[in-house]
Amino acid sequence: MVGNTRKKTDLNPNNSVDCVIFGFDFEQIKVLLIDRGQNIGNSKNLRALPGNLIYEEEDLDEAAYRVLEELTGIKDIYLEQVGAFGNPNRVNKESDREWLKSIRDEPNARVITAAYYSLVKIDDFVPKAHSFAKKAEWIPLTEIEELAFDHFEILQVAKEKLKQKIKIQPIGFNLLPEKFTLSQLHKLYECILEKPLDKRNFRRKIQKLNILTNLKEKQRGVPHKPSQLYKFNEENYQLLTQNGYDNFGF
Amino acid sequence: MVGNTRKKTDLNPNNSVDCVIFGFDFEQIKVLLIDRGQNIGNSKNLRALPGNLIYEEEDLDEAAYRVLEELTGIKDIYLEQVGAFGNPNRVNKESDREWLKSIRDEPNARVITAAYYSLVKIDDFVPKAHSFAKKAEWIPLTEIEELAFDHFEILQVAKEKLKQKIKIQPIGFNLLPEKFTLSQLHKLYECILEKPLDKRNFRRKIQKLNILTNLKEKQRGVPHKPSQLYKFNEENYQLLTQNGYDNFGF
DNA sequence: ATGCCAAATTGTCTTTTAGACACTTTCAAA
DNA sequence: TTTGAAAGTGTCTAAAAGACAATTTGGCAT
Repeated sequence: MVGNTRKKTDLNPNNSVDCVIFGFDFEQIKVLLIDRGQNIGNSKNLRALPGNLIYEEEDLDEAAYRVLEELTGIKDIYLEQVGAFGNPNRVNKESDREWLKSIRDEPNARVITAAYYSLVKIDDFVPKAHSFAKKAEWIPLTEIEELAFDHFEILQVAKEKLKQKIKIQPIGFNLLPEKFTLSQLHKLYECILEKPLDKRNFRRKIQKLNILTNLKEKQRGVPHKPSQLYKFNEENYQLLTQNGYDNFGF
Repeated sequence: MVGNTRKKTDLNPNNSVDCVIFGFDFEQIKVLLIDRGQNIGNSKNLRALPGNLIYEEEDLDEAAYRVLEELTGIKDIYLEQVGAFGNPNRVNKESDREWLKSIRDEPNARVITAAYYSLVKIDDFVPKAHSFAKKAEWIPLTEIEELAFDHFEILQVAKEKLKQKIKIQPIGFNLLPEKFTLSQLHKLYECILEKPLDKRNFRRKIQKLNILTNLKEKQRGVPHKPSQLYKFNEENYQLLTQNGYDNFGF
């Protein structure tokens, strides 16, 4: 072995994982970002996706779960790979270089990252600061305009992948609580697909799929007609898809 | 910089690209594989995807184009990323370890690979041996059962991505010559989607899309009714999709 | 008790698309 | 001229998508 003296339990200074964590507050899609708490010089304090180096002996998926838990406390969530990002210039902002100097042993190493996106029930997770993430916050997707490194680009790709994925698999339920209303589901699809959907047509289609269980239970305490509550019916979903059905799009 | 003395023009021993190159011979889908020409001990001589380490200062997409050209002579082709593959056990076959010893400076380094798939016009490319690829051959997709490293897994994912992609973008034309017949296009869709498609329904839909130009020219020398030749109409495709149309599925 | 507000809920008609299905045409070669 | 082999073509039915508006129900304010 030439020039590489890493042990299996060492960090791999050249490879990281970064996660786009999507949440939904019944109004809009939000993304969990970390605040690096920089107050150095006049470089911007850009937010970043949670992410970190992987270990020398660690599968990428494992690393994604681990890093997420370390940085945000989130575990047992839906994760999907977005892809590999390795532009050699992905670290070209002054603020990024400064920050790496403060947290990495080899701040100048060229890093290739495997990006993931995940869908979480926003209420299951109250952002807490962990490790080098001084703060973790839910930021509305529509308000994000600039991020550290190439994270904004990763976010765009993740968003697009989510949009495509939801057309062939009903993964949106991962963003909703156990019990939800049809209006909430409707709004969720509108937010992800970024276009308005006719209420009646949406309801007709989703009900026809037969993947929702009506809980015979109503919303309480709302100042208007209370809505029926539903839950996702995993068994019926399996039945539906075992013959190749994959049209969940709108 | 600690523990990393690589220059910018060095190879990055920890990151590679691998390419699944699909071709179509009007009968079936084929994949371009390289033969490592191993005759060592009794380890199997498994074929591999073309791939190699990337340079320290090189974008992943660039690296994919470069490696492909170096190993196979192919350039200017359609490339799409499949994802990052980094199972620490991806090199666990004896034959793979032996081979790496013969071509790499750091044969034991843990390597994470960015996989790509590409679509090429099979006749534009006559396989030649380049570099460490002793032979390069087109192998029918259906006959591939085992590959070096984790390349079989990569192939499966690539195949699935292609299947999904062709439903929302007519990338299949990259697999056909400039001039082609509707029957050839029909067969291509059947091969990629792995299911039979009704001839009349297929023709009706593809013609309605209006992305084919009838060349007013017929096949010659075939022992049966000669077919009309068509070419892909890029301009009409742009017009069609600029309003968000993405239903190219069957 | 009454009225009001806000969101939930529901159905029909039209257009488009998907799916099933079989015979005729055209060329080359025997 | 016959034959083989693939090209080419149309109709009917069923399902899905898309457009569209009135009624219901609870909480809350008066």
